[in-house]
Amino acid sequence: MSELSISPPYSLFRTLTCGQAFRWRVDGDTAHGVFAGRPITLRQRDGGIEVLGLGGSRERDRLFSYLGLDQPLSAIEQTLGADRVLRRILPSTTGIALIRQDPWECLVSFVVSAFNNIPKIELTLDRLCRTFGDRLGETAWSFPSPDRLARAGLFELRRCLLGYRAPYVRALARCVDGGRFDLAAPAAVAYEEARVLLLDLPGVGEKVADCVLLFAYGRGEAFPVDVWVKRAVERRYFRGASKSVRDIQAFARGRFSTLAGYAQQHLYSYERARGREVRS
DNA sequence: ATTCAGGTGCGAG
DNA sequence: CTCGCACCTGAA
Repeated sequence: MSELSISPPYSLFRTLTCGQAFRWRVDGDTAHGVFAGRPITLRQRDGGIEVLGLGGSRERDRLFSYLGLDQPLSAIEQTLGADRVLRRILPSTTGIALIRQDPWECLVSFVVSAFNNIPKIELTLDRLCRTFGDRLGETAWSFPSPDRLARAGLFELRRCLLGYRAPYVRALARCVDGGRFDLAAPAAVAYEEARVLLLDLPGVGEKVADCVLLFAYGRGEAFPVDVWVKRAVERRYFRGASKSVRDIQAFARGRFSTLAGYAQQHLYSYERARGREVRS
């Protein structure tokens, strides 16, 4: 067992349950998942995060980065608090870090997320891993490689509840596997250019591209606009007036600059939590 | 039974 | 370029 040191206001629970990644099973302060090819368990304690099941210090460092523990959250939230809307929201969303996940898994995850709901996205990704990934433990599988999904049959893919997205996922895998798309390329260029590269992929539109840029490539300027964020921005910044996705992105980048991604996470989390309350 | 989900790709105007 | 529409499928 090893321990990663953290500083306030970091929250493992909020970071892993705010919809950036879909394969962690979180229960209170404990999370089970797969990292670096191993099933691991994380538990947030007073001054740190206990890690069970991880290999050496190299993997430890990678996990530190993956979980966003290198981000100065306190300072970031203090800056965001200058915004009157976020200042009111932050008390109930504080502690969310942006995770730095594997681009391939992130890409597939958000292509699957299109016009879908979160429980089914999780179910689909789990089935994809069980069907095409390598077994790593009793109930743990690796995320399937581009090569493996490139060779998958559409029938098998559909059995993972991919529905009409099955051809997109396979085409995406073939782009990566065949070398037509280099997963390292977006990391080497500016945000706008990286976005254009991603938009060329099948099943990847503006929203998915921004999610991948934010959650895998660490581009804080990205501001993914989904129905929840659109609703939140319209309601809280434009008195309920309807705005185009373009306008909302322009507004967010102008207002939050390289912290737009954090702003998005807080707005998204708050709006969803509020939406669930209203329904019940 | 109907409706709703973290949008995207498509054809039309 | 913007706009409207269809879309797998399970869960409420």
